[in-house]
Amino acid sequence: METVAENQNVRNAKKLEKMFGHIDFKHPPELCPVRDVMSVASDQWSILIILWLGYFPVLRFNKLKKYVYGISNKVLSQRLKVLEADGYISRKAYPEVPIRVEYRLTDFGQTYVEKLLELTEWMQTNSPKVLANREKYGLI
Amino acid sequence: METVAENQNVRNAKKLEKMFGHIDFKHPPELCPVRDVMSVASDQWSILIILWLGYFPVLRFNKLKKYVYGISNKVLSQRLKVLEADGYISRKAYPEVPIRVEYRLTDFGQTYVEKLLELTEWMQTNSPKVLANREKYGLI
DNA sequence: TTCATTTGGTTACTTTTTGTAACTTACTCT
DNA sequence: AGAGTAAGTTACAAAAAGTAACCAAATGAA
Repeated sequence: METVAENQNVRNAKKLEKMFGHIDFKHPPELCPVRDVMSVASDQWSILIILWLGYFPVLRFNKLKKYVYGISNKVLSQRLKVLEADGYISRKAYPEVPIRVEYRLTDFGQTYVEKLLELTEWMQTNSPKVLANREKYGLI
Repeated sequence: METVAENQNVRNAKKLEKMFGHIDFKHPPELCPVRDVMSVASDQWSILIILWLGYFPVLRFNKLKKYVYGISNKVLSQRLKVLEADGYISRKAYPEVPIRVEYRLTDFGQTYVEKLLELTEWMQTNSPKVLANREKYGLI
């Protein structure tokens, strides 16, 4: 791959290499764990599920469905499975009738929700700019 | 909506309210700018496009396509449009033949790429854990 | 002159992913 | 006997994404 130094001035290139050089989003997905892992963790439904489980330490399926407004049973169930497989959340089923299932963040999930919260705060702060821009763009 | 204090012990609830209370991911999408804006900005292709434009300050369509490995013309073109509409990137076309088009981050996009870089570093650090977990889960 | 090449897309068509809504299981309560 | 309940699953429809061919308009080569 061509380096940034070939396209930009050298001073800037050094800074960019320091910021980006060690991060591995630069490979095809099958060779790139970052892309692979991120595509699950930054999915829009995954984000909401994890945020809600950060807010309410324990949630059952139907509560999650209520809070993650708009999600379908099917997708919620799918996402919960992959989030569990990836280690963000845990699932505990109690063999009562009707069955009771509790979802919560793992310790690992807790570290992720902190990152997500930062991202979400950024979105909260900046969404007015984005909406204003979108509006303006629509008129052009 | 029910508050966290009704479900959890009060000490923890205060902390959670402080962290989450002011953030607005709790509404249906049509009422929730955060969900709306985030669904564009945290899309897997959007993330890669923005990261690459953080790394190479100027990129043309076909370079982007090469670097954002696996993206199709169609989706690249769509994403560039919405990212431009939302104010993250700018598009400048030079009426040469064949046409030359330059994409770069806006100042606003620059502030976002910094957030994304943090997220990406987290993914880089933690992807081994996720992959290991996934492996283990597969056996169960 | 005719033909291939170039960039930044678009278009038509196929495949995959999502959304919708009805259904299931197994036990309890009326 | 029939209704209700929690946590899903299933079949079918709709939307999104992937694929690959195509386009314009000029340049350079044959």
